[in-house]
Amino acid sequence: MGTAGAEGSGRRRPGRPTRPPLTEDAIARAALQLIDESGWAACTMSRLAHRLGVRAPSLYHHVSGQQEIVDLVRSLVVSEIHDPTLVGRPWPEAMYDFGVAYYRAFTNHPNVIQVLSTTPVRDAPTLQMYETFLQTLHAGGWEGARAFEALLGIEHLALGFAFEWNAEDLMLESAHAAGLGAPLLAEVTRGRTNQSDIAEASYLSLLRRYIEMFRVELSAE
Amino acid sequence: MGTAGAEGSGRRRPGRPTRPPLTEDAIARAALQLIDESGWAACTMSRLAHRLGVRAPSLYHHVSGQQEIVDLVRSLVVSEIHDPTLVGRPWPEAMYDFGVAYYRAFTNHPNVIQVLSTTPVRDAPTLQMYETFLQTLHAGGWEGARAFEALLGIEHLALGFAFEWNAEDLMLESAHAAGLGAPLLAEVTRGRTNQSDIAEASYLSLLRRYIEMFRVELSAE
DNA sequence: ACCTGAACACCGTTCAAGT
DNA sequence: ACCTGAACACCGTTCAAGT
Repeated sequence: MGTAGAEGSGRRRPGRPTRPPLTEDAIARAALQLIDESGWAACTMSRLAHRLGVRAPSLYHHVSGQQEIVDLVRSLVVSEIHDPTLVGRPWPEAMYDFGVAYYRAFTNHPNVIQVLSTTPVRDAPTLQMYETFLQTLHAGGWEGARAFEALLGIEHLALGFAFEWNAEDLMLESAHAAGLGAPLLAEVTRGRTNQSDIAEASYLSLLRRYIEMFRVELSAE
Repeated sequence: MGTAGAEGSGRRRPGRPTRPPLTEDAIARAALQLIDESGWAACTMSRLAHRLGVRAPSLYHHVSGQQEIVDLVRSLVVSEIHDPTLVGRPWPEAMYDFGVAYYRAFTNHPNVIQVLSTTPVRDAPTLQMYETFLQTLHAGGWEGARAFEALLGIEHLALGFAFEWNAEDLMLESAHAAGLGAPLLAEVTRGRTNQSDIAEASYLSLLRRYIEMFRVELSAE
């Protein structure tokens, strides 16, 4: 897998271990990894720097600040979604595949949802992904504003259910603590083990209906 | 009305103006107001205290910390949604009304979405609202886990579109900045004025289809 | 060119002290 | 009982030094 150990230096050097060079990309990957492991709140500049074998101020030689780190992380996640070959395929098919890829990327990285879903999009790769999606729908005869609306709808659905996919511990204790006051809620949350499967099934089903809804509307015009 | 000063203080008292007493409820309302005006990031303990005519540490005599303030704000917003008369009404109707009320509450307070959607539910009023919803579906013949899933789905949809309802400025500049690289995106974001209406129409339409989907599934069993 | 310690203005929270 | 200043451990960010 990673290039970390392989890169032409199998032999151990004397002296302190050389740390991998600090680059924008290395920072982005470390940030995503840190968020994946410990959540967004744990991704502070100093902790991120420490993980890279460096002090916090050093990061500012490679990125402009925390905001840019968010942009870089978004680009990284989007790279797992973006598929330029979408253009030219039938739009319902393309829309479904996009929706699934989007959902999968965020179930792979559930902890980034908190940051990315509440932060403006500013990075080129994400804007490019949007453009590709709009091109696909444009080729399918969609009007611009409507296509954009469909895009945002899919994003919200995917993010919501991907969040839920992982949200197991969000309200379980409180529901139990609520005890007598909310017996149905307490019972339901007690036995919830594989909500991941349910969330995924719900999402995929809803996505199909969402697409179907647009197909009907489009053909009615 | 009545005599010169109802509540005994129509007359101006000498000395510094008496500030309203500091209570849990006053703190909660001030916090919601502050978030509505300036966003969650602006709702720091010291700014909140300042608005209440007091210093930050004073707040800790009435609330346990920022986490409890979030709980109180959630309870406040939920009080605009919760309708105990839901139980006993036909579930599709009740579900639709719940979905609309939920959406409206968060378009009324778009800035709280960022906090509330990424924070565990711990307050009794919200748990009670969930319980009422589950009771309604239970009376309609729903199985517990499925009902919970439907509830979460509606929440995600409503939150997503309510966020979008207000997200006007989220990616507009960047889309323009993207310029030549993303012409379709740039064009679409240029003319978007009343996205509120579009978002609401999309949401309501999707909500209806969501309910219809469950009705079909339920009657097929 | 790039890393660093020290500094700055801010957080949330605690606590002994005042009244 | 309730408000306060001072303090603590943390933020993100800047910058003059160092090499």
